Amino acid sequence: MEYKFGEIEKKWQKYWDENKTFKVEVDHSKPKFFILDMFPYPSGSGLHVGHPEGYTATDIVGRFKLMKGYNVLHPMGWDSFGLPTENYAIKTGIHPNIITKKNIQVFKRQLKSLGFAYDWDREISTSDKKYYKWTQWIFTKLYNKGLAYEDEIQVNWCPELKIVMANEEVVNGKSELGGYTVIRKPMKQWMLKITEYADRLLEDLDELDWPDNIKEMQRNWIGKSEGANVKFKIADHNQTIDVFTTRSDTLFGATYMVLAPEHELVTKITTAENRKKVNEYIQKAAGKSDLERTDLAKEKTGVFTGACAINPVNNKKIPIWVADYVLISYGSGAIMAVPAHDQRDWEFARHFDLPVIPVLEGGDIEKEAFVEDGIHINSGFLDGLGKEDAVNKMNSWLIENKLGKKEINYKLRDWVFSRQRYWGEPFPILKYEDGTVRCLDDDELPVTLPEVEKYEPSGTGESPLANIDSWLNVTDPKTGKKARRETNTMPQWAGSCWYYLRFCDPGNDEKAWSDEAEKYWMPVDLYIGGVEHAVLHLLYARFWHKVLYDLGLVSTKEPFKKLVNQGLILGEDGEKMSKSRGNVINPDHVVNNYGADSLRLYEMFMGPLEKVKPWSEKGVKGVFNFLVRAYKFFANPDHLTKETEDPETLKVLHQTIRKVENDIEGLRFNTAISQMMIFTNHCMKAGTVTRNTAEIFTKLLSPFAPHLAEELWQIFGNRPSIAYEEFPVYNEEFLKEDIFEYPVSFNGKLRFKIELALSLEKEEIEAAVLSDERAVRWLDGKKQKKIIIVHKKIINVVV
RNA sequence: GCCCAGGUGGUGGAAUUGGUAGACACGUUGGACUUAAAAUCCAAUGGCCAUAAACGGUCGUGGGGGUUCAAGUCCCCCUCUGGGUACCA
Repeated sequence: MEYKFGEIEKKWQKYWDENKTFKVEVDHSKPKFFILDMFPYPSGSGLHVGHPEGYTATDIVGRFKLMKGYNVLHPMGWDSFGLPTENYAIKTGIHPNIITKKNIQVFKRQLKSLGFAYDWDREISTSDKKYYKWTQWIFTKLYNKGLAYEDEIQVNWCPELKIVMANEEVVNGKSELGGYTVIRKPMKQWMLKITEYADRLLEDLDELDWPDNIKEMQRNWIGKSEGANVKFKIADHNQTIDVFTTRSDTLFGATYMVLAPEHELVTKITTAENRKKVNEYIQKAAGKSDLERTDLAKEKTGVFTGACAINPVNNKKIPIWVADYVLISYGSGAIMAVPAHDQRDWEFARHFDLPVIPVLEGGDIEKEAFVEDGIHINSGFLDGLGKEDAVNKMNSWLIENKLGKKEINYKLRDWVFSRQRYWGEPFPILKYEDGTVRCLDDDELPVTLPEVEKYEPSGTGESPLANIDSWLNVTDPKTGKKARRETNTMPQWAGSCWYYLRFCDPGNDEKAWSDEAEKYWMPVDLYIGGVEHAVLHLLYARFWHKVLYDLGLVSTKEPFKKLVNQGLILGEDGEKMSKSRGNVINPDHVVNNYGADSLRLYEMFMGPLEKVKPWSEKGVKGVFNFLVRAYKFFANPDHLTKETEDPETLKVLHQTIRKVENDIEGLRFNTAISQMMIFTNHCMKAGTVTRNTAEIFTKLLSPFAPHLAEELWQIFGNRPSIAYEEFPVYNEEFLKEDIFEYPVSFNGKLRFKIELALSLEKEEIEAAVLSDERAVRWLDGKKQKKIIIVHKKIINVVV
């Protein structure tokens, strides 16, 4: 009766494959459940044990929902465009397509070896032209809606990778991938107007069943702030400077102004004697990496322009400075500085000896800026007011005097949507010689990637596509004009922005998805993935989804109803798994030694799904032992000879049904497994159980360890697949208890336990407890003040 | 700096609304089986004190205070760890 997991697992994987056990179609007679994993990037190193954590969780929920009568959509695919593949292609000269196909093969074999209940007929790959045709199609929708535009912008140029990166891909002045230095350089880029959706992306977060911290991160990223736009006249010029401020109430305390070095007015207003200094400063700022510019600890720098502005509230002249602590990309790129009540301005004023005028009472402005609420002083018509009232009054005053208006600003910026790379979706864009642009029509899609010899970027900043004349230069059949194709490609986020929609209807050649499939399957009921995508992927996908919603192409405002982030799995040494540390665990190794069911079970048993937790091979052995014991016990007919089940076993069984069901619903897989262990231990002690008991237990186990469950199910003489069986229902009858062992404590300290009938009245319990000889001892002649009796919980005697 | 999460035995972790802290598992120790080992099975296993043994006592959920009959759980202060973020006006 050996547990031959290797044979068992291969046998059932083959069975599921051949019988298409998990094939799924739209079926209006059943409620649907759409479960989604963040699909993997098929890297060259294959799966690591972090991947199956989320996948196992979704698989358990999927199999459970199936047994609960749902029509479950649980697909898998590949986020297969991406930089590492292209870099590998550059190094080896092998076509990224070939590399990708190979990597996918490895990933697929590995995933299949884990027994996930995917409908493999729905497999998609973002680098497949059948898929990216529709990514391009969505781009045309964005373009035609006016949400895509080209702009000459300061971009993050990485000389090493020869690519432009979005701000969010640059970490501390280095590229997120590879850690190369990034500098700023102006370049024409495709942009998506995600800012137009900022408010809705913010508001609709409220209705999502997402972890609060993720919602908070998105809120912070969008960074909505309400304030006022104030116009400052420039002395001896007829121009004005607009500033954005959330603290218009401190206007009387504005003692200078600051423009970002890139601000267009800087060169216009700088006086002759300051020109040299200012130009030098601008040059220096441009040469600085983001790392240097955003280093909070550094001393503030800046130069005086020689020009002055007029503070509109008191007509005082205040100097205008240039400093790189003001960012051109936020607000208007200019600020009014209130050093008494803003720490950054305070530091700057201190350094350059500029006046600091307090306009709110409180704090000690000799030491630091006072940023809290207080009563206004030195503020004319605001004197005596608190912050909120003063802001309102000032804003009304500004509007009345046509000196400003209310304004809302966002940290969120438009999305830089082009990459100078080969391995991405080409844009469906033609550029004519006269500089005009045409976005292709549906019937002209897809624009496929041409074959190239070399994958290196052109070096001028353009992608390798710029070198392929035959692809690049075309005569547009629709207009007859000569045209050049757009040589940029889309970023990796593009494909993953809508893959969940394609999963609803992956084989559709006519449309990206049918209305019927979309209406039936959407939204995604449960989305599990890593927290690293908390902001970008999830925000971009929500943005696209809202655009599609506005176009009537999808029926839900939000794509992902419930989101859960699985925690990282660390190496045995408690460090992040990495090749360099040599602590990477390959799932193949675990499958070979202990089997897929053990791997699945262990990943779930380690601890709460959301938590970061270290790997332990000993732990794998622990759950492996459990499976061996379960197999040896239940597969042996000698143990299933009981005719009528013991009440005690029935009780544990039904407790187990209840706990496993509740825990799966709550994604608490670790405690569900421990309950199944308790049950198995109980059965082994009992010696024999009924076949019915064994079958019920096997069904409970089946979402977790599906291969073993199928095997047992067959051994019991049933027809496969157990995946189609109904999930057991617990019966309250068997859970009833009539006696309870009450812990009795004196002044909150547990002293002894006493078995009492649950039917007893409080007075009877009290009498029983007090007459117990142990109680007499603990009372020690003293009189009890009162007795607290909590039904089925505890008895506490207060002495 | 700010925001978020967290700190429970030797280890991973349990503890549903405040109600028996340490479920389950790993590890360790002892025993059975074996020529022996592995595997398996059985038993013990938070610290300290006490005891021939049993019954026990006492401390204990990062630290300190508080609320409560009762606190891992609620409140206040401190501390440490992990993650995120970066001059956003």
